[in-house]
Amino acid sequence: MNTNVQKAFAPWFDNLNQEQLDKIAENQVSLNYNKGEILSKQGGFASHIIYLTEGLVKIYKEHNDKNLILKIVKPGEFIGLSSLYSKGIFDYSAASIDNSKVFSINAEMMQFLISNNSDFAQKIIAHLNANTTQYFERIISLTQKQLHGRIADAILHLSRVIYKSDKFNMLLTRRDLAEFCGMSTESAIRILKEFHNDKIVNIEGKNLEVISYQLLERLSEVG
Amino acid sequence: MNTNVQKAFAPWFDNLNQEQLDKIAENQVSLNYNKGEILSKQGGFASHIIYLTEGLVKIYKEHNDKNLILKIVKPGEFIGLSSLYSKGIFDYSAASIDNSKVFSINAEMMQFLISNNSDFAQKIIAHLNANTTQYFERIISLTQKQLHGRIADAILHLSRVIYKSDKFNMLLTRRDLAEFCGMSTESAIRILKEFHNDKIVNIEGKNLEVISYQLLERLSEVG
DNA sequence: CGCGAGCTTGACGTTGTTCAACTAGAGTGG
DNA sequence: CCACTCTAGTTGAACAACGTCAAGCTCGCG
Repeated sequence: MNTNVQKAFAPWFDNLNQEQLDKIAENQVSLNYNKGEILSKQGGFASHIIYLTEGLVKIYKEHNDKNLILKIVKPGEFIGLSSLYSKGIFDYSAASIDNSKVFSINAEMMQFLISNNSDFAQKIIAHLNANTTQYFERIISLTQKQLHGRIADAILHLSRVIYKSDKFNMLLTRRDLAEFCGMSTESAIRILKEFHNDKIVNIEGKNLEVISYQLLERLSEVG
Repeated sequence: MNTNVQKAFAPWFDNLNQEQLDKIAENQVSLNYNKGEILSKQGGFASHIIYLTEGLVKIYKEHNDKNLILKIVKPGEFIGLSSLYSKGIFDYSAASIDNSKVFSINAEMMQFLISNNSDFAQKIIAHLNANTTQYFERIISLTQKQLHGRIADAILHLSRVIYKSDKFNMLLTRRDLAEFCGMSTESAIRILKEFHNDKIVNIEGKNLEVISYQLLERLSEVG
């Protein structure tokens, strides 16, 4: 197993023995995706689990020509874990929103690790549960809040979870942002402009700077 | 371990050895809840995992005086699994919508089983993933469909997944149904009445009979 | 230079919520 | 036994929130 792989997986695989590490090395492929390229398609075979090491990926559901972005995946996270032990079909699509590097691991390999290494299994469960908690928050945001609250949630998430900075290039198009917030592109644009005019954030193209976290949080709360 | 417990858990625990079974018996309590009683409260300590053996339970998020029912749990399912390996706080509430019987199991006990029995761990992962897939469907229903589609989804779910019959007493109040569909009580009532008038379902109080699955599916698809 | 994709804006219509009022049944206490 | 109250269910009308449509704009790329 080469050092890159070892480094990337470190937090996940530091309890594996040599036999297990060797087995991974044999069942893993490293891939690059350009911005805009599709990693996996809703309905396709989920024969592999993807581990993101660089870049940014959106996971989205396609429904009647409209997409909803379920999650934005950053390096260090898996894509397709939720298809493990299921019917083996992806129930969402994944596309790169920045040049990305991934390791693609055989699904059976993951199952092998889970059944042979209980530490690993526990980490996977913890990871799945953290995801679920995140999805619950998103369900609330998307169903109980109005446009302003949803955009505020999205900006807070991008700033705190994804880019970890108050100033960032969000990479997402307005349409992506709209699909992340479950609204029309036009609405997303309008709210973004309002936030800019009200000096809650500073926006220039895709560059975004948060001016007042306090106001964003307030908007997030009142819905 | 008494036979009731053994029978109830059978599909989950059939791979456990005697030591493990004994340990469960020591760390498990059987409880009854009346219709309307609360099993666990959002924000409370998630020290126990609940296994439902009889009745029906709603899992819901409270947000600014409004509730959203995330899931309706039927016998044979766990409540609170998603709090395992997390910060130990329930991120949702659970309330009985019919007289219910449960086994309450220590969370550490579950972790013990997961780390000592890989079959069990794999079943848990499979269960969590099945849940996640279900949540994705719900996110789409709640965010991409209009009122009619959402009510249609709810009725189809109740009929096929929960009660497994075309004729059932849904137990849910109109308000519950509305909270399950993320809409106002008034809207739920109006759509229900429309469906009744259009002979898609037959409704008398809480008794519901599906007349045309075809129409319901059509409504579900067009949104 | 022209073309398409992303972005922006305003006008308009629809969907769904809110509010207010009214009904019926179930429980409670005088 | 009869007010009284509480909750669930129901209905209509007014209103607000959002999506849709149409038009125009800019910028990068072939």
